[in-house]
Amino acid sequence: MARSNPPFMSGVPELLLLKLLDGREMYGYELVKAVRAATGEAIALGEGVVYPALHALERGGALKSRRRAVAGRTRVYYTLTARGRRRLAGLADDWQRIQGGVAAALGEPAHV
Amino acid sequence: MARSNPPFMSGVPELLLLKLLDGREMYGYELVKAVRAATGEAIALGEGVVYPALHALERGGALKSRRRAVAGRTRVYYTLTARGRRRLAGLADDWQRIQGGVAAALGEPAHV
DNA sequence: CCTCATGCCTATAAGTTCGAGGTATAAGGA
DNA sequence: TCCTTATACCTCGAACTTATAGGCATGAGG
Repeated sequence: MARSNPPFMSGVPELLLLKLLDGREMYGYELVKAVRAATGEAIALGEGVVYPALHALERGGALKSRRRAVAGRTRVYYTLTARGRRRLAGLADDWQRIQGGVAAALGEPAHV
Repeated sequence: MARSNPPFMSGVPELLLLKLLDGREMYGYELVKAVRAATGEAIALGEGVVYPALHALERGGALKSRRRAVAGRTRVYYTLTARGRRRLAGLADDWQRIQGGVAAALGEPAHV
């Protein structure tokens, strides 16, 4: 089961998380819902995707975190680092390139 | 090192190959160059991607092949089956959904 | 009291892309 | 003649990342 390479999702979680965190500081559980909202319900990432991704991003130096206790609960807030912003810019470029390429290919009518 | 999950490429080879073959019968080596051309040089698939993908697609019943000798060389031509057309339609839908979601997320300005 | 929402986390599976490498023929230039 | 390039097919192993399912704990609401 564990469908692993769902079409077109590689790199997307990382891009979305970086993009959202570029706007403001957020915590994991919040990001799960923010992704849904920001993509117009088109993309939903489970917690099992978001948390590991955040950890990997932090390990890679793209994010830094701080724990904050709010209303009796502990939240881990993440912010973009300078490296994270560069990473975001690079990924966004990659996305534009791939997206443009696919659009060009799909645009050409079939059955010619 | 075989960078394996390059951002945003999962599912793309399959989509592109199906789309190109929806237009006309083609062979592997030809598809390698057709992908470059159709995507405006934005996406280049190596033979090590194209051939296995074609084989998998044929195993899955999306393509059927026939060998043809042309100019002293043997070419394996592929055509879409009805199942392949359905597969293409489904993948194209997935692509539109993901693409739309990412566009929505990227569209919202950062640093708000 | 029980359920749901919040909030964090891990482990395992899955499988796909990529680069490198291998074979063979034909054509063209030096 | 020899050598390089283009054509044309193929396989293999590594790397990487997502997804599902599960587990833990607290607070609020019915």
